[in-house]
Amino acid sequence: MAKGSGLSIDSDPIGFFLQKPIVINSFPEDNNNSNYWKKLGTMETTMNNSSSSNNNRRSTSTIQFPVNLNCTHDQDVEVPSDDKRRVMDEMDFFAHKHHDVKTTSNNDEDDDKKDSNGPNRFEFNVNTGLHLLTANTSSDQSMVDDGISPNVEDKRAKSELAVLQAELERMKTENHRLRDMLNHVSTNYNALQMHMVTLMQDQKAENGEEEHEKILIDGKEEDNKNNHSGNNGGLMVPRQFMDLGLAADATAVDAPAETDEHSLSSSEGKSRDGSRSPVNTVEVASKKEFSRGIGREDRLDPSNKVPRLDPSKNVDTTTEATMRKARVSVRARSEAPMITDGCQWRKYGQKMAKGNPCPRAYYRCTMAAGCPVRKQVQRCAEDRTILITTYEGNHNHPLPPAAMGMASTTSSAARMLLSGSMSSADGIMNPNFLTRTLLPCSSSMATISASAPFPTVTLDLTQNANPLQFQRPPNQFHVPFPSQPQNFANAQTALLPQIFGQALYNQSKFSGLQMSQDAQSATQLGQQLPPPPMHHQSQQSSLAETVGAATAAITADPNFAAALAAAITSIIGGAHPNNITNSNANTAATNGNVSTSTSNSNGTNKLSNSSFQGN
DNA sequence: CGTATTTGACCCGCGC
DNA sequence: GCGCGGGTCAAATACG
Repeated sequence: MAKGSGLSIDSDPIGFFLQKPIVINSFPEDNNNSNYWKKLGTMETTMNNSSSSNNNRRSTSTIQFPVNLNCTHDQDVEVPSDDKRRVMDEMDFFAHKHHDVKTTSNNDEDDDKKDSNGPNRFEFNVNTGLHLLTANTSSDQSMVDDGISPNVEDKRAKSELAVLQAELERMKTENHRLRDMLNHVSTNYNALQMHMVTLMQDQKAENGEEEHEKILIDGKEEDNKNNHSGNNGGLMVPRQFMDLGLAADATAVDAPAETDEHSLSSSEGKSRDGSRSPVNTVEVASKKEFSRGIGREDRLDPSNKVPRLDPSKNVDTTTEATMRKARVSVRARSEAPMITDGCQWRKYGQKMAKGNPCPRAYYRCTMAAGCPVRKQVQRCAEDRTILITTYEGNHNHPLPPAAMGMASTTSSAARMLLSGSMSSADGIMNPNFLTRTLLPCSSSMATISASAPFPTVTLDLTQNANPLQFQRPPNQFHVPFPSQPQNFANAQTALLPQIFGQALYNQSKFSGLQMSQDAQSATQLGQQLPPPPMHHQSQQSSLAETVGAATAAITADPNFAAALAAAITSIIGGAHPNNITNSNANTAATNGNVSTSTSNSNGTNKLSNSSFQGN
């Protein structure tokens, strides 16, 4: 951890930095940013109960914030050695750069002295912290002899400690508050999405009767046959299928394992009729694969021959038929074998796919027994730095906030896909429309595949035109976290879903509400999501603010923070955020990195890495 | 020793 | 009917 942190480990004569997780303070200018960091780190810790190796790796790469709030009053009290270490870390947390900001009240002169004293400020601070901590204890100071005058430094360090500890207390409170806020936002988000689905269903009930019946005619025989159910004779006889709905939405409530197994089976296999429109493909695929799935289920577990329908679920059958085939593919640059999206996955297979020398790995969600969600991970044949992750299915269990982002993304994308296909007269989505409205910031970020076996939304996070500049040039990742590529992947796929999810969600709303509604609606949607403040949010916060918090966490540069916030807000609000530039990102990198500010040329890497790696 | 991963076998749908 | 390719299973293996 300390290794490569850029912190001056050499100045740590007793090796404390090597014994405790180091605190990385990337926000020399904004205390609230540190709060966000801490908050996110805590959230990660809370959620990271994964036992999978991947998540274990993620865990090891988690930015830890060993804030020792118990040390608040200890600067004048003898403290155990462990507490000393924590204090050391805390000192380190704010030592770099931050120093002259944090301790301006009593340190201007000291800073001048230090600047003229040979050792760089950082090293000086580190040593000072060590020295003073030892001095503050009742034990003698001999264990660390850095040649600094104990009296002056002692006083100064006490002041520093007082400031820092007060700040830590405040951060703790803020952390709790933000965490609660995040949970609240997540809950509201899910509720809103469910509401949106309901609206879409109502809309389609009015407009889609013909299509609906057509699909029923096409698929009802086999569907009914395979459902082993007499309950699905009507339009409102949904099944717990493998749609891409929200993880925690209501469709999962009554999803027992058997149902989920069915659902997953229904999504297996493929339709090779790529020439057909998505809707038609769905029809065919639904029938065939549903049949196949049932067959496999029956073979594997005869007990599954129970009705797979939940009459209580008032989901449009057409929607189900489409969404259960929908897939969301995420393209992201990552050197890690798999992106971390907050869920726990277990690999259950690997195959060589035709036309790609890279094997395709198959994972299933293991966060809950019987969760039908699958994902495929495969490197792009053309550019093996690109990792293509394809999600399908609907979680049947609550998800941690970390996983909510991706789930929301896939859900929203799938629903958007559905909405587009459903509202299209000819059943063929207009990619231009979708990409334009889905992510107005970049037409290259989201594409709809009409030729794929399944309706697929592809979110391309690899494009240079990416408004958030998440592309990661290799070898520019100097933040000293272990498993850097993994971190990058984690961050990249953790942060973006929050953004995309909201954007897609809004888009879904647009589609569900029919785009005939004037642009004012879209504007209002955007206005529902106030620009993410960089400091204290109101309780009216939305996901945009969550993103804003993340934004704040990833950069200390106020300019970049503002720009990024504006961009995110624009994305959510449907505006055109073109104000995010690479230079901004780099600015953030330069200003935000504790240790490698001069060498780090890409802020987005560190940005995504450090801020959301835990997600 | 329990859990996760690997990997060959198998199933299924599709095209010829 | 056969072969191909995608997808999954499950025994074997690796790992902590």
